[in-house]
Amino acid sequence: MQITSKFTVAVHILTCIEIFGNQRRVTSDFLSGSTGVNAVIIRNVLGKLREAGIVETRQGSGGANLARPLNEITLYDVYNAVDCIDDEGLFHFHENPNADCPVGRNIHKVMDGRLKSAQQALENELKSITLADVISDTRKIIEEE
Amino acid sequence: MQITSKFTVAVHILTCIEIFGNQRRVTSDFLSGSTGVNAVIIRNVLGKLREAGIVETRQGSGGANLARPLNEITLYDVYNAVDCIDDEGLFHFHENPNADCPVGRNIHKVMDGRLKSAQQALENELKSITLADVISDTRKIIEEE
DNA sequence: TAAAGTTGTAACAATCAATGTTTCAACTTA
DNA sequence: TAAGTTGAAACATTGATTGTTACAACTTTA
Repeated sequence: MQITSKFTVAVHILTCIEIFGNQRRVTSDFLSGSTGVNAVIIRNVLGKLREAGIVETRQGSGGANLARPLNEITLYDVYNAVDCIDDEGLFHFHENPNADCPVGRNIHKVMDGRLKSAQQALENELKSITLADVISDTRKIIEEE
Repeated sequence: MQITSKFTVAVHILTCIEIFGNQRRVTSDFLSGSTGVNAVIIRNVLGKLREAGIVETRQGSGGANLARPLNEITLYDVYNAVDCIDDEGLFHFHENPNADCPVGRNIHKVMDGRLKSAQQALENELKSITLADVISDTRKIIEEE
């Protein structure tokens, strides 16, 4: 199993908006070209980012821009915006443990907190990284090319 | 997306083996009853745990037992044994970023390390928890019932 | 006002992973 | 030899992911 590529696509999109936004209109078609991902998927991802207050888009005239400063957008914000993980949590628990068994009726009590801790460790790491970090590295690499 | 329930099933199985192993033979049929999961799936999971050196099983006579001490089996060992995450890693990267675009040809360099860090944060948390912890809690709860 | 380009969204298709099911050979013990 | 079990293959079902087609609504410009 893997976390949906909408996450890396979203980071790619946001990087493009920052890097190219001052030179050209960044449309879903342009982003489709840069990511290699279907333009409709791009528009879906942009829609999620817009709902989360991360980007602004313009119907008709086209193009997207960031809605807040780079250092105020964490990878967790992006991960959250594109619904990488559903409400059930990162770990899929088997759904019918047997309540007649001492282990079956208690396994949730024993495991739920620990599974949540593990998920939070992942998410805390994502919270510690901002788009400013990602784009600063990107600019450095591009300049060195 | 969610991590396969084979992980929580495996923890459930191992808990049953420890809790019931001294009173009765713990067969795939018994484990199917306790977990609510198909006995063939149980046998698949037991097979993975056996390959990883976590349990021993007996063909013919039936039953499974732990192959090493509880405090030497971490949740990470279990997670790893049942192949929760494939070789590509936890995050699915979009597969065709455009090498003709400065962002497209560098996005992997910028993101791969950070994605790996996030995955490792999750895995480190799982490494910090052993089956001894899980089963100690389980026994406590059962006694209090 | 008409044309061109774009977003937003719905509906559907294709592919793949997760889980369940059936079946049976090989094995162990009684 | 009979009964119960594991190991494993083959297949079915379901749901999620990604891609595709289509089109109404919108904005800008000519």
